[in-house]
Amino acid sequence: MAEAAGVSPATVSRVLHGTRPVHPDLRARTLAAAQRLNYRANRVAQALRTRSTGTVGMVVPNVANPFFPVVIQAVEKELRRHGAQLLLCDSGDDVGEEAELVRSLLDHRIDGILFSPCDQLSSRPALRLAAARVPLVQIDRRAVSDVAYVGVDQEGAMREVIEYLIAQGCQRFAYVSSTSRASTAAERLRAYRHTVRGVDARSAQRVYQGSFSLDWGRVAAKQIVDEGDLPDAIVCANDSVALGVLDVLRSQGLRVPDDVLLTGFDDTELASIAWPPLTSVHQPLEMIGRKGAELVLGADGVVAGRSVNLFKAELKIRESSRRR
Amino acid sequence: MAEAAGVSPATVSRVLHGTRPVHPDLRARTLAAAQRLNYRANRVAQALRTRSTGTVGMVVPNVANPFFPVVIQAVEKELRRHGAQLLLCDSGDDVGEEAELVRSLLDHRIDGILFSPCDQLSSRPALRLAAARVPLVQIDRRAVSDVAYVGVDQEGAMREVIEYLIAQGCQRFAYVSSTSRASTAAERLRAYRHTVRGVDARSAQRVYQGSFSLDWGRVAAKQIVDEGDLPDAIVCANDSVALGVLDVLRSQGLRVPDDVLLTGFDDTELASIAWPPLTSVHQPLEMIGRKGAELVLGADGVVAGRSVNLFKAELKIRESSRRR
DNA sequence: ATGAAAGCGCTAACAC
DNA sequence: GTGTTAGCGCTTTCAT
Repeated sequence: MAEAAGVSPATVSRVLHGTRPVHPDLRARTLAAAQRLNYRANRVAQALRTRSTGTVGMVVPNVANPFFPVVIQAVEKELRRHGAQLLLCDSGDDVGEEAELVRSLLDHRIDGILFSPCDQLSSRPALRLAAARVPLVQIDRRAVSDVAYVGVDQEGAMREVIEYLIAQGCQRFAYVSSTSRASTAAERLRAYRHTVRGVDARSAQRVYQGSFSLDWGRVAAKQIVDEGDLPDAIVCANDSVALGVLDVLRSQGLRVPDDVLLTGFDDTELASIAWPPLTSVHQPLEMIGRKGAELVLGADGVVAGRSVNLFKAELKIRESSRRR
Repeated sequence: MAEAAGVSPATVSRVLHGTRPVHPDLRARTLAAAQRLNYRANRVAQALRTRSTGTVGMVVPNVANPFFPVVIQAVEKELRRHGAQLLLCDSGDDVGEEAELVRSLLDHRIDGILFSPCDQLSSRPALRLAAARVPLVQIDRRAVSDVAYVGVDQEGAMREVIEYLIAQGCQRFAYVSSTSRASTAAERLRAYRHTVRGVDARSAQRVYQGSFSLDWGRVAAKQIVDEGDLPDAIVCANDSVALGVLDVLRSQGLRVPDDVLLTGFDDTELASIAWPPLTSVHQPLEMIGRKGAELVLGADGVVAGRSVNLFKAELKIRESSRRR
């Protein structure tokens, strides 16, 4: 390429990057040659030299969780706006895999990492390792407090759910969640317990923990029904669980919201499609993704470290929790 | 690293890769040093030298379409099994963006591309460009016939849907789809027309094309209802559309399946959650993703070019299409 | 079996 | 302004 244009490789680089002024003639000659040869710089070589690959890694616990694709989409879009590519990894909610993935990403010399740690405790070593080497932003879930984070205020959102239900006249609650050690699960549970305690101490203990799945929702619902002590409202830690619960309630002849109110969390597409439509907590997913990408690239002038970006979640009230 | 072990860099490389026999002593010394220094090879430098980055690009039209996350997950898993990383790109169903993404991936010297072309015609140039440089596998959607493909037999699946509905006694149909120029949309439509023609020529023309969204399903359903000529079955090109249709039918006091049968396509989580549960076409997403990854890596010994891998889709019959 | 040396394709000093 | 040169961190001849 350099010789095709009859100039030095250095000049080619300068022309293509505008790093330094170049004589118009040489410039033109270079550009012409680039055009003619359909020249495209080898980013691998660039990366080796400049120590910047133009790639950002992202580690999420489960790509198939409808929550993440939207965030991923926003991340990828924002990264591309800055000329960066997304290296996506799914940890399968496994701390070991997760650590492995982080190491692999570091080997690839990614310019930064968006990390959604699957365990608020055990994910720490991997998180520390990565944060020590590249800009890192925790997204949705978090494991340490002195590294940038972006997500919604989980506790605030769950508190809002309960307060709304109380305002609807509910006094006795049950909470269906997962045993997941993700920060989000922990925060939602804490808020549930804390808020519910004010109106009924026993409800604060009525917690069913399994997994974030339809099936667990079904199992938990059966258990609740079998106990023969239906609460006024069943609060779920996410939409899948809530829909599993709904399925069983329906097949047991119990009506939502007539016999029991029901709420989910995340406001995935499932929530609006369900019948009756499910009251849920809507998160600004695009905003979360975009902000995460911005932070990790240091694009907004703020260094990623330390900053905490809490967005407001919005309680989306639908039929499943409307007293009639 | 080389000097830390007191050996030549060449030896280090040979030990770490087992490329050639190395004296046990040196081997041990090298390994010890690697351990001690926590040495991890720089993949960028490796890539520059070996011309293989250990990354594979994937271009999909819309990450948020619930169809893709599962495929992506399977792809990523299989890639990792082979030590490769996934560079994920969302074309947003835009041919221009798509071409840009492909160029960018090539710049990054990915080892292969998994490509879901958004337009069976206009996506060709980008596809050709990429296929000329790296192993390429078309996934789910396709644009050319002489490059590897993996997906389900769309026409066969849609034919099965119609034949099943005919067996249920349906004679008059309407088809709700998208104007998308994706191969999948085209193939499903063709199969609809072809199969339906046998029982009612007019139904073959009764096609409503908008977008693959809930909203379009709603709009189309209103149109169908307003025409005051309800068919026996409304066949939808995907689940979202079908659920939009369902929503409107319900609010208009029409009952599924009592007044009209309804089918979707893709069997996303939405289908089983809907009320009534939606009959849909289930695709082996994990298998598609896994096979795509295998092919693009040349992992199964088969070169990617030319081979066509059609999987069988399975008609999932649920309440929305059961005559009672 | 091992080391020296070249070189992957680029950019950044450094000279002119 | 421009070219020459060194070197990013590896792997791979090529000698030995």
